[in-house]
Amino acid sequence: MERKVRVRFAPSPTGALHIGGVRTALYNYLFAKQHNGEFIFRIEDTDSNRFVPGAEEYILESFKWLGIPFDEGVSFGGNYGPYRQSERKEIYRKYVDQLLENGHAYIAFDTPEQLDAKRQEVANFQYDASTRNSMTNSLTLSKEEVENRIANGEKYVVRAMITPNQEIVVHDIIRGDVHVNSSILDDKVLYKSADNLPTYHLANIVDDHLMEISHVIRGEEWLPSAPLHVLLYRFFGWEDTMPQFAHLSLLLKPDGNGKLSKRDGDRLGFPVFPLQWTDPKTGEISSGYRESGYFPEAVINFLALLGWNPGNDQEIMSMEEMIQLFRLEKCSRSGAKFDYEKGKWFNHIYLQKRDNHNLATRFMPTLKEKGVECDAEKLATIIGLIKSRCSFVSEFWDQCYFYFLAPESYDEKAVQKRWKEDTPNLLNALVNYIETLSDEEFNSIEVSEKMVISWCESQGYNLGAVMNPFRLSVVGALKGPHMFEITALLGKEETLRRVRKALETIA
RNA sequence: GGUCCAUUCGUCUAUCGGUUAGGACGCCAGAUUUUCAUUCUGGAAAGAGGGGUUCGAUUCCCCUAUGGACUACCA
Repeated sequence: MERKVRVRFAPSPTGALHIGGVRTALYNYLFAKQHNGEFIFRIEDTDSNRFVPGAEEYILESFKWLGIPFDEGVSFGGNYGPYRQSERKEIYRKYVDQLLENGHAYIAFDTPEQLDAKRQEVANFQYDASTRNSMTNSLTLSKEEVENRIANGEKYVVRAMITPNQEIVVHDIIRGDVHVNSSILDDKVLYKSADNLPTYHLANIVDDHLMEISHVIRGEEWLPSAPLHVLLYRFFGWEDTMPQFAHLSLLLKPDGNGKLSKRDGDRLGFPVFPLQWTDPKTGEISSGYRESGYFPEAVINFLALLGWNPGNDQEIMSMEEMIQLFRLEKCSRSGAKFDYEKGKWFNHIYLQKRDNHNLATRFMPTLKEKGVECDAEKLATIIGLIKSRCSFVSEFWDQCYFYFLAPESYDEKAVQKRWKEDTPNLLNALVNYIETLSDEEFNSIEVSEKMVISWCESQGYNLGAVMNPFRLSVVGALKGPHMFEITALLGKEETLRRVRKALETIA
């Protein structure tokens, strides 16, 4: 019988959501939806010291923007709650006691200071079968002594008791079987004295079991501790329902080596967070994809292909398509360098797909800022003419300002190149000809283009000698869409005004 | 140091023993265009090294090298 697919994304609320975390969540989501499963949002806040206010809300808002909905979890509800680990204290205590009772864990009194000292003293010290008998714990102390110490309020941790020299196999969907000898594992702390909370390892296994998680899809950084997790399932007797593991390769720095960090974004000038984030402690602001003008679907598409591909050449995919095509087996085993340039390209593609009216709405604030009035319909038309040359809405203004503002100056190099001795004569002739056109003729792109060009030919004028200075006069530079796509929208009066002004200014 | 994971164009990647090693981003060139872009066409660009296995290895195995992750009372 196939088990119901239930996967989770379980971040720690220690700050903004890293883009690598977004990818992990995305893969979980794609996998869940493909299998008609459930996607659960759990908060792993068992480290009270690292808690950052606002982080949870930030993460939630990020997924909302990205268009990745959860079925269950913190703020979504569900039958397996609470979904915040800090609210599950009692649950963990019970399972820790179970481990203690059946001898898979023991109590240790060694303080962090003592352990530090030990590590100074012994190179590569590891708390394990080879050393636990020389430490202060329930294995070396008498039962009474242990009870006394606890009664006296002495702090203690609970450690897993790892039997050495056992072969542990982690079945990984992406990597195959990973074999590890248990001797290299240490007696990991499962329950902390500092805040009376379990560590990640314990909480993770208990929650995944209780929440009936079927697949654990997480970052590669967890692979080394996966053998411990397998052992814990065994200790609890839950091996038959143990989730299947899939460890995802990491997102790497674009240049050099190492995994992608927030610093790389600052250094190279690109966001590593979905949304802008303000560190509540330092007030430091980190840019976000949303604020940088990215479309969520572009970010998703880009991220999806960093470490996965459908096995063919298809690159542009909707969420629906990705849900159909996604395969954990097709995830790459090696890390992917973060190629920001390609991210821009994805945004370019999705910008082209966007409806012009939608883009107009996004562009309106910029227009207001520039003090320009324009109705939405006309703006959408203009955007339709210029968007092919843009990757971001923020690039619109530079490509279309001349539809609203007459040039104040003229590109010098262009003047030098295109403004010849007889240019004033040609432009004056053009002005005179345009005067003879009706508004109706002029405002039609096709008609005005046809008429002006044939006029040029009939006069024996070189087209370039007329059109280039014409453009220079109207735009202020040699750039922009087709000339008549500009002038038709500007209208005859404004066009002529600009040409006359150029004639005065340049000549 | 130890353990584990990885290694195809600059980058993301395809290839499930036999291919002129394919695509995309970026780059370069040409075409189109009255301009700049867009677009189109073309180009340069890769199997880390060494051993095996095999009629034949990018593909399977081993070693080396390189890179990465982990090695906390953090996740």
